[in-house]
Amino acid sequence: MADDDFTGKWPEESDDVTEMSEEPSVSSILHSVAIDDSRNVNNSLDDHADSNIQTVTPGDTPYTSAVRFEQLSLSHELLRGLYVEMGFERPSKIQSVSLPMILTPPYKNLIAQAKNGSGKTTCFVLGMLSRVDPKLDAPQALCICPTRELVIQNMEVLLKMGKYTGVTSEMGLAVDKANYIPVSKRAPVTAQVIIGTPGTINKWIAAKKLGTSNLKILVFDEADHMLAESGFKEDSVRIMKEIVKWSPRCQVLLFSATFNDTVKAFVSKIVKSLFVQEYNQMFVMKEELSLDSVTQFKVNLPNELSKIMVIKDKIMDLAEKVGQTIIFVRTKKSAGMLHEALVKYGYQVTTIHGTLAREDRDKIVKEFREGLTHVLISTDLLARGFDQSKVNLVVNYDLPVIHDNTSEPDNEVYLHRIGRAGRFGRKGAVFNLLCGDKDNMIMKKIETYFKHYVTEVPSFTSDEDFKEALKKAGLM
DNA sequence: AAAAAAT
Repeated sequence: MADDDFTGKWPEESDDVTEMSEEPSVSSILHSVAIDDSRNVNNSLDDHADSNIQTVTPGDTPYTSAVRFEQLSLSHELLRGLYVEMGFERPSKIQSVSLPMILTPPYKNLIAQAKNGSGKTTCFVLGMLSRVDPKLDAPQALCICPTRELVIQNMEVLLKMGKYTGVTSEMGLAVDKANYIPVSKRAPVTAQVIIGTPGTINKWIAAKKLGTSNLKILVFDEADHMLAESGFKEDSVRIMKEIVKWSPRCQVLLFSATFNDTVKAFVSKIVKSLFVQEYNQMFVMKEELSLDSVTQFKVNLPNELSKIMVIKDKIMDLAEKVGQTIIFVRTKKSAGMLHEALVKYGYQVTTIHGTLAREDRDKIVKEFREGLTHVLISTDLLARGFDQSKVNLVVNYDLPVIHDNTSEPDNEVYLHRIGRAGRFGRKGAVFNLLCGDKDNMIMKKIETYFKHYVTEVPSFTSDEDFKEALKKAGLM
């Protein structure tokens, strides 16, 4: 990493910045975040992951970035969790900026963007744990996530970090048929932290099983998706309205790696209109969102069939040598087809998508996490947030496109997918399989959007070319 | 198109 990544370089005050702050500009303070350049910190979070973070804070609450966790007045038990269980030594850059904003009264809301693999989860989990009153046996912190897999993953982080705190927690997930009990029969939730999917959380609230009057902090993980995507949006807004009714001062945290300008404006408006508290913002320019540690490639192919051939003849062998691989496909159907084809050729792959039984989904993820499987085919179910450090190869079997206009790329999903590789600054590679002019056009648009050129693998039939690519990515 | 939810 070049040194100037650490200088807190301040981008020109762009339209982006002023557009975002809907507060009168006089009261908006634009902070450049200058962090003490402690290069020799052995933090498991990589400090170069968020080089330029811009923050907008309305009003006059001053925030000083935290260089050490001790500055955040955390409980001894929580500090122990951070040091002993998580292995942290000092706050990563995103933590040092966001944690003071989260933990300083009057507990303003926060819209926070940070790169993939930079440790957003640890930020909001720490926020939830530190704001819970251990003496009160009632729901005080609630976290909403788009998928079952993300709920489970976030809960694992919470349990680890909160190991010594005695804070109680529960997952709000649909249970499989075998263990089904009607909501009305279920006992009221007394756990202090709840992490769940929107459907189940709404159901619990509607059935008066989840009280919202003691909630101090509400987190939306993958917030751009949760608040802007139809289906999720309605559920999320319903949850917020219910909470604001009983806890109008509840702090709202919105976290994601992506907030495009439209969504950013929309999301700010919702938070502003529903909650009394002002909000702080933290964001990264889109040109800076591509991870330096992940090298992207494109492979041009003559027809759809050759995609399977490339996976079979090139990717599968290389994947085995390199680490773990996720192959993203657009539909469940093509997931199944690719799966069948590879199995027929004698390869070991597993496939995950939303229509599988919940227990199967859990099992497939578990096996992948344990390293029992090396190649996982997935729909966009796992595009966001899935954190498996051994994944260093991502294949876009299909490019991510907008659903009602398939000639337009879904830039956000693209970024999330490639972010499954290169967790916390690790090296990674991405192969985009392109077939025809349309794919090339979409790829070009993605490159333009992020202002990031993607190298072409010269020949899809050449073993050497693929090896060369992985060498270039630092994987061989 | 995919995701979440349960009937």
